[in-house]
Amino acid sequence: MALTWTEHVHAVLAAAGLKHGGARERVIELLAREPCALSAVAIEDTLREQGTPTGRASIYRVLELLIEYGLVERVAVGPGQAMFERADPQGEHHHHLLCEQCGALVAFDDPGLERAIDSLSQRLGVRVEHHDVVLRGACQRCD
Amino acid sequence: MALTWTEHVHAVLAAAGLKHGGARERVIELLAREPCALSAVAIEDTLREQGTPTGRASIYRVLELLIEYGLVERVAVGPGQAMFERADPQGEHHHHLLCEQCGALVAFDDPGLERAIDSLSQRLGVRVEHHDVVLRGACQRCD
DNA sequence: ATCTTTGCAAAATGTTTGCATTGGT
DNA sequence: ACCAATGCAAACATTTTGCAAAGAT
Repeated sequence: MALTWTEHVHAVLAAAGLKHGGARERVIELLAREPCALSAVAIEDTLREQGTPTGRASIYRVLELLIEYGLVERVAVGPGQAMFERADPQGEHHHHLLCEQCGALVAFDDPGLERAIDSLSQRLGVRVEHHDVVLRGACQRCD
Repeated sequence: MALTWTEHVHAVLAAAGLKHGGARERVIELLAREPCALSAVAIEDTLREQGTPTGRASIYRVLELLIEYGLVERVAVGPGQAMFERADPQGEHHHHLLCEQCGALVAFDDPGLERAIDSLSQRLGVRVEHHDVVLRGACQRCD
């Protein structure tokens, strides 16, 4: 991978002719250094704690924009709590195990799972753009 | 399958020493005849239209109770929109394709996918209780 | 009679929108 | 100068909770 995610994001947004201000930059930077999914509230809190408080609405708008351009993925882990993480430019992605005891979100990837979904989409005759796999159970520490 | 889902639900709740009133019965009946996932609002609307209006809070409480006993599954289709469907007593389950164009929720099952998740959970050394797979894309009609 | 279930209303939570101001180019 | 981006506050949608009344056993 020649480009980092951050560079890729900047390239895409610049190509779209968008200007870029502080809030957007802060959210992008935060997502860039975060390995796994974050909730919007967590993003807001982190930005405030790091001394750059940012409006909630701006955060949601930035996330929506990034999702629209395929730069961020939304992970639905439950009712009323969406989480967000950067999408790899190469299309690689991981999935999540939500530990029902400690609440930890553990990321993993699995080629077998991807293959299963690929052949499944062919069998069904549908075009699958995205897929979310959320496992719920006990993580290694809690089990 | 010797027992219908409805009978199974009644057996489990009776074994738990719970009484059962009208609202609960209505929600159970509705889920029993519904093949796929429904939102809480859809449940409320359907009950009202069929002449048995039922409090929103009761609907949520019934759903929460049924989930707790493993009788119903929650499908997270987005932020702030959960859908609910009955869980098969045998542990069989299906997953969903959410069509991004027409909004249809298409159910499917796939042994290959189940196998992939099984071997994955072994590889990771975690205990997986439930899993949600939500595909997003275009359904056959919209593609 | 007791204890659960129900329904209403209110609150909590998470997300979106309107609008005036700021800021990038 | 123009138009996008931001922040605030308010609107909005969904889900949860408190409490009194009704219902089940």
